[in-house]
This record gives sequence, structure tokens and C-alpha cells, in this order.
Amino acid sequence: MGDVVARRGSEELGEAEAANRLMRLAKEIARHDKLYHDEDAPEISDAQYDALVRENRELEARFPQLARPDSPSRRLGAQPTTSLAKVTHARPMLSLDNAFSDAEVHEFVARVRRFLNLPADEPVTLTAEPKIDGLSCSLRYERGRLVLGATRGDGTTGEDVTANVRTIGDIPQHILSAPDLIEVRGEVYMSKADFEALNERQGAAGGKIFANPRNAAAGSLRQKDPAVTAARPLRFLAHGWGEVSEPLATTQLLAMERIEALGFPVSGLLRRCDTVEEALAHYRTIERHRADLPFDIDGVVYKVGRLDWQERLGQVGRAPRWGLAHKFPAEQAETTLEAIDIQVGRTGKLTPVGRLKPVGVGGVIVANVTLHNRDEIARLGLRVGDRVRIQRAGDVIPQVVENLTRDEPRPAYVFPDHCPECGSEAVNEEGEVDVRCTGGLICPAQRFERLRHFVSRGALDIEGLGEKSIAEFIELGWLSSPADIFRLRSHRAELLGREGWKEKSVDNLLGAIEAKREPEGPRFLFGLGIRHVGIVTAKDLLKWFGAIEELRRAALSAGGEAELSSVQGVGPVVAEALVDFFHEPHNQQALDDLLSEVSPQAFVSEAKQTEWTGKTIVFTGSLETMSRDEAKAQAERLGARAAGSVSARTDLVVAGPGAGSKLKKAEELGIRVIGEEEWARIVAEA
DNA sequence: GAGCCTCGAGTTCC
DNA sequence: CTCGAGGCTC
Repeated sequence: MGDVVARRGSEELGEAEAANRLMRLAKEIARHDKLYHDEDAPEISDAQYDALVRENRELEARFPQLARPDSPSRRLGAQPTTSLAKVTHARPMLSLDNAFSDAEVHEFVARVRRFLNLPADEPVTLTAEPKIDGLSCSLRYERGRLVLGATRGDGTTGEDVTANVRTIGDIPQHILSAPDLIEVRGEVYMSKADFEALNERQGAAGGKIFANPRNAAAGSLRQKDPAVTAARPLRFLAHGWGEVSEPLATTQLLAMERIEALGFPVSGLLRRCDTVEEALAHYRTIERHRADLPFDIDGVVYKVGRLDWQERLGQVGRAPRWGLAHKFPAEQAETTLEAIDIQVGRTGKLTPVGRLKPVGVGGVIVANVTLHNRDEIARLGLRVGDRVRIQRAGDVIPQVVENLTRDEPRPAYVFPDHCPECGSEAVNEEGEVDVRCTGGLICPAQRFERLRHFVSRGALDIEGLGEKSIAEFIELGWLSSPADIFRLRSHRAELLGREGWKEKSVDNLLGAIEAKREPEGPRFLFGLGIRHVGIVTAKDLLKWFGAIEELRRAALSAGGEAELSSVQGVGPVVAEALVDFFHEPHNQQALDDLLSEVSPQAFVSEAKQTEWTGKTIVFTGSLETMSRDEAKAQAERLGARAAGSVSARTDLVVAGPGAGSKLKKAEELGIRVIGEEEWARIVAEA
């Protein structure tokens, strides 16, 4: 990193120094642009980059005569965006739950048994194979021809890297005797030896040095120019599949053998394990060979062998119930805690962030670490200046594991009792761990974070309206509530006069905003930022109420909390949060204002529309061929809700042997009651 | 009433 | 990804 980065404050510079400084800034910024856009390997954070750009701009403002022809300010905004086309996966690319101990692996199998309601003597066969540290990729073949290669992305939407995967030798362009349609999934990676050699070549040519094989593989695959990818030694190892036009086999192992026969590399360490003990023994074998393997691995993946069971097990959230990643222990490092800063979130939560003397852990440099809350700091006895041991949890988020200098006499860290952003009192609510700023919308940090949340990817997802732009528009007085976003178009002319905003970027932004005038209902509701209402609860609420207005009516009505509580997943706390939100005059006004600009769509369930859509089903008594969880999952697949107790809102009761009070109540209320067999028939039909 | 599971909220580095 | 908290089940 150039020393330019570390410079602060340009107020004192004379003209000659300023000219010199501008020249170095131009070079440095161009270098970082290249690192970021072309090599996918930024050396500095966005904030540091912005600081350089800002310094350049300020200097040019003070010495206009010194503005250089190659000044970064002339190029900014005209930057080519090296974004690849997005593709939606035909079947989502799931991620696996992680385990770090033998006990968790035992628990995984026990869960599988419980869910499938298996007798104790029924063996659960697993497969076990190394988990390669690369990046997941899906390869789609139609009538034997490779037609699409896509990265995992967020699991639902990835990037189109077809031209790039075609350059990878391990990946066949054509496959014979394959199903009409098959998506082969696996890991794109770089071997350790190839990685070292690549870095050597890169170093000799003055190019970018990659931090680890994973980054090198990611950077190489996500190139705009396939010729660059072709020059990089990428490999591929298949570990699964996505959409297929016909079943591949009856077991995971046979399916992988079939994929191997089609011409894809499959791990030589893939084994069938008939017991948990065998699986754990294979884990230890792989762990022993870890250093000798030609590529980096970060654990072992187990999958339930029988594919019919995999299907029944289904998924929770983004993870299948039939798979588990057993990770190796995380790499740790020691460093110094140089400062503790406080961040204020959209809910007012004060989060302490540790600033570390940068240190390498697991292939990346870590400089920040979340300290979670006041209790965590106390638990670790952290003070500025302490030596700490850190690790990257699950190899991603850094965390402090231990304070190595607890015993040294140093003043204890005092957690602030006022918000560092707005000065309002910060309080620790009864029974809560968190300390929150009481400033509400008076607090600039909370206002800013709420706007950011409103446009964020899970909510309205307005592209191009990032942190920087929001800050800029707030500063200009154009933006203070979400509704203002939809009035930004009235500032088009002024915006065009501002630095960094050329016609194209302005049109892109305003276009992205206009595209969200009719947002999806749940995203809109989630975006409002009501406490305890995330995207899942927002969906559940709208599944029940249909439209925001109906929800508001319920929240404002006399028996509001009770009506809200009939929604699955909504209890007294969430109900109260909703009632509070809709009663608050400022919120009412802001919502009306917002609704004058946008029209949220009524909610349409993702599940297929069936006669069961929106119906409420209660399971009672014992079920013989499936567990209660499985029955509930089936109900949800039909678009119905599985409730816990019988009420007037219940549409169907599935009663097994031993059903008691619920069955009696159903009969009293005249609700249709069926047995398990008939339920199975309904599921089979749908 | 205890324990399990799901969800929300905050966050890291690339 | 982790953590705490809320909701639900037993």
C-alpha cells in the first residue's frame, strides 16, 4: 500500500506541494481502480479509497489551476462497471449448515432420524467427501451441450460466467448419454501448486499477487475477458447437481458415479459411510491428509445417501436438512486491540467495533472485529491496548476468542451512556443485553441507517442508491424520509451539475427508483424497519392480511394485538411492536406520504396456488409414517399454514391415534377432520 | 416452565 | 456468520 493512503489533511499545503500531491493521488487512484476493477483484488477499503478521491477533489477545488489532465475526477462516474450478467438459478444453490464437533454430527443424524421418523435400527447411510475451498459453480447442459455456467451468488441469483468456464479443462463442453437437461454443480478451484506458480509469474510480470488460492480462483473466474480466465490454471470438481430432466439415481453415491461417468472430476475421497462413526473416521482421515492434498480444503461434507430421503427432508431457510459441512478448527492469530469505536444501527443499537493492528488470518488481513455488545467486552475484559487472539468464525466473520493480557493494570473500557452520534441518552433496557440510543429519528445515524435499510437488497433493492449517495442527498437536504427517494427526480438538473454525476449515472439511478414504484408487498413492509419484522415475518403477515392497509387496520383496531397474534410466528412482542409502530403519529404520516408515491403489490404466495393456499391445518395425535415436522413441511408446500392449536380459523385437522382435546374442539367447531392416510393422499395428489 | 428452533439484527472482507 | 430473543412445543 502506498504511503499516500496514510496522509491526512491537505489544508496546510503550499502550491508546489499541492501539485506534487495531486500527481501522486492521480497515480495512486488509478492503481487502485485497476486493482479493483481489473484484478478483483482491492488493497484498500472503499472508505480509504473514498478518502483519496475526496482529498483529490478538495485540492482541486482550492487550486483549480493545478487540476491535471489525468485527474481521477475526470474519469470518475465514467468508470466501466465490470459487472457480469445476472442469472437466476433454476434450482437455488443451497449452502450447508456447519458443524465443528463430533457431537454436532451425531446431532445432525439424530435430526434426520427424527424428521423421517425412522426406527432406531434403520441405518442412515451418509456420503463423506472433502469440502474444497473454492467457489461454487453450476453448469447447465441441454441435450448434452454446455449452455450456461453460473456462480452461486446469493444462492438464488448468480453471475453468468459461461464464456469463462468454457476455458476450464476439467469442464466438458459436450457430454454423451446425459439426460436432456442436467445442471452439474461443483467447486471451481486452483491447486496450491498452480497458485504458487501463478503468483510467481504475476510477481515477475509486476502483476497482482493473490492472497490465497480461493481469491485467485474467484478473481480468475469472474473476469470480463475469457482470455484472462483461460490463462489461469482453474480446476473443477463436481459434488452435486441442480435441475435435471430425469432422476439421476436412487442414491447420492450412484448419482455422483453417474456424473463422473459423464466426464466430470469427482473427489477420490468420496466415501460411503454406514454409521456416524465411519463418517467421523473418514473426517479424521481427510484431516490427516489435509496438508498433502493438492488443494485447500476447509472441512468434510456429509450428505444423506438415499435421494428419496433427501427429497423428504427438504430444506430450512437456505440449507438442506440432508447435508452438513463438518469444518476444521478455525485458524487463529494474535494482534493488538488499538481502539474501540461505537457504531449506531438503524434500531439505535450501539455496537462496539474493535480496531485491530491488521493481522493475517486464514488468508486475509483483518483490521476490524465486532465486539457485539457491552457484556462481550466485559466478558473478555477488553481494554484498548490489550493483546487479543482472534479467529474467523466459520472462516468468515472475525471474532475475539481470548484476551491475552487481562491481568495487566490498565483502565477498564467504559461503555458510553450517550449516543456518540446524536448525544441522546443510551439505555440498557430491562432484560436486554443491548444498549440503545433513545434519540429515534432525531439521531442522524438511525435516520441514515433506516434509509439505507429501506433501499437495501432485501427490501426495495434500489440499485445505485448506496451509502455514499444517501449521505450526499441527506447533506443536500433532498432526503429525509423514504418518500423523498421517489421525489429525487425533481432534483435531476441540480444533480447533473454535481461532481461524479454524469447523465448516465443519474439516469440509471432515477430509473432504478422508478422501477420500484410498485414494490413487492413483503419487501416494502420489511423496508419500513418495524422492530422484529424481518422479511420472513413480513411475508407471514401479508400472507394473512394481504395488503399493508389491512395490516394497519388490524394494528389500529381495538383487539389489535390479539388479531395480529393469530399470524404464525407473531407473539405478544411482535404484535406490540406492530401496534406501536402504526400508532406513532410520525410513522403514520411517513407511511401515508410514502403510499402517495408508491403502490406496494398485494402479496402473492410463492407456493403453487392450490385448494389449500392460505388454509390453516392442525396436526394432532401421533403420526405413523412421518414426523410432525415433515407433515408441516408438506402443508407449507401446499401453500397452507400449519398451526399449533385448533380455533375457528382452522380449516382442517389431521388427527392420528391418541388425539385428545384438539380433536374434541374441532368436532365442536364442526371442522373437517381426516386421518393420516387421507392426508398422505392429498399430498400425493398435489 | 424449559428447551428447541426460527428469525432478526448487526457485521467482515472480497 | 453469530448472537440474542421471540415463539412454539413438549
